[in-house]
Amino acid sequence: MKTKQPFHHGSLKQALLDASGALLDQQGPEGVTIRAIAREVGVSHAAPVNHYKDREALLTALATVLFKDILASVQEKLSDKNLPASTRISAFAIVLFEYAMAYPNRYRLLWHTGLVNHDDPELLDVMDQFYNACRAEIAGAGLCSEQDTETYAIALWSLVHGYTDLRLTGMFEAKNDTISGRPRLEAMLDMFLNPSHAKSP
Amino acid sequence: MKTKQPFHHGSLKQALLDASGALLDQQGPEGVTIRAIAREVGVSHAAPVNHYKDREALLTALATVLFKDILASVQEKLSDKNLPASTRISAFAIVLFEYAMAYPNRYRLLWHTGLVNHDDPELLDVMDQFYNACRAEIAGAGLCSEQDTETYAIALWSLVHGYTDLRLTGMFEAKNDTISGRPRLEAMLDMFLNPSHAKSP
DNA sequence: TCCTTTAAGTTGACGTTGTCAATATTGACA
DNA sequence: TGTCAATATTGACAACGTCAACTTAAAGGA
Repeated sequence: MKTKQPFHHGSLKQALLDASGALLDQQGPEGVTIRAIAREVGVSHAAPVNHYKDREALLTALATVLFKDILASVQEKLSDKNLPASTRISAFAIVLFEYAMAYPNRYRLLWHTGLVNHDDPELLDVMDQFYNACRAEIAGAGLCSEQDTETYAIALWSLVHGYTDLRLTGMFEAKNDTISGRPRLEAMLDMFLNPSHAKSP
Repeated sequence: MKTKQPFHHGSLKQALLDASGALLDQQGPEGVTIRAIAREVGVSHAAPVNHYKDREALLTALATVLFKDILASVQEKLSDKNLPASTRISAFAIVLFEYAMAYPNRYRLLWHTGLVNHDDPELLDVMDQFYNACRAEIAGAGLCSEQDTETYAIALWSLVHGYTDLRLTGMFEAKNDTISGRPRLEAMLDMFLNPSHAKSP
């Protein structure tokens, strides 16, 4: 048995992130504690401090990784250049929503002030990329006047984030949202992207 | 000095709620700990358990009170029967947003899964009242076909909640949301309630 | 090759938290 | 007056984040 645990892990920083992600999926944001992560990786409870200043720093790094995944997912979907404008725009909404439904705890972490530092430059950078890409897509589609694009983009993100968040807290699940989530989202997007919804028969 | 602290507080349950609200405003949801509340009220750290099963129960009760305040605020605004339909509808949005800006920590608590139990019947009841009132107002205005009212109402709540939440995390504050919050919200509501925004000059 | 430096991991401690069990106090009611 | 149930206190426990002191090992220069 020469395969004893080496004193130096070698890639603990990455291992910590991986374990954090797994813990997050299983137990939710509250379950992602420094000590639990350390246990998972098989390292002492104070080892993580060498790689992340504190719990918030670790969770912020994790959130950044997760949001990068979302961004990459959108970009991949948009790589098809033949998509109609409305499809390209709603891609931002669909990807975000589906991600949240597939990994509710990850989405929850992203917006968990108190665990994540939303002033972190790296995290801000990724979120800005997401927003700017969305904004650019809207501007390119000519859906509204140029001066309204900002409002339009903010409204789109707000709509999707709001619906997603309310849904994750179980707000519509029970009674009113009889149509399961995704179709409802698409109905809202349709209303939003196609203003001719008013007073339809 | 006959004014010694009586052993029985008399109205500890209410005092706990009051102290929780004050702590919430000052320190945010994480600062509202059982022990801190007990200290504030001047009672032993285990006293609250007689009135609330655990921390989650206490914070859920607090959230219920806060949401009742919001609902009452909306109802008061709607008591004027001469308001135009669009004003009545946007009242839900405005009140919610202004409340969140005035008391950010309270709004944060409302949606803080892990601290608040969103399956609590009393809390659900208040939220249902809020949603149903909003839905009724939309249905009455005839803004959309009857079968679309549900989607319309959910979209409105999602839009406002999403914008509010993103704004509280500081998302637009820095760069893009140069127009301060309230005007931006009104621009979005205008876009939402008045579909003629498409391709305006 | 040996010695030093330094990054990385461990151990043990401290203060804080939520919660529980055991105990004490009090007010109300018989 | 005596009893009981509600209410409050005390003390304990485990888990947490963080820090300081220590140990280990790897790397690099002499």
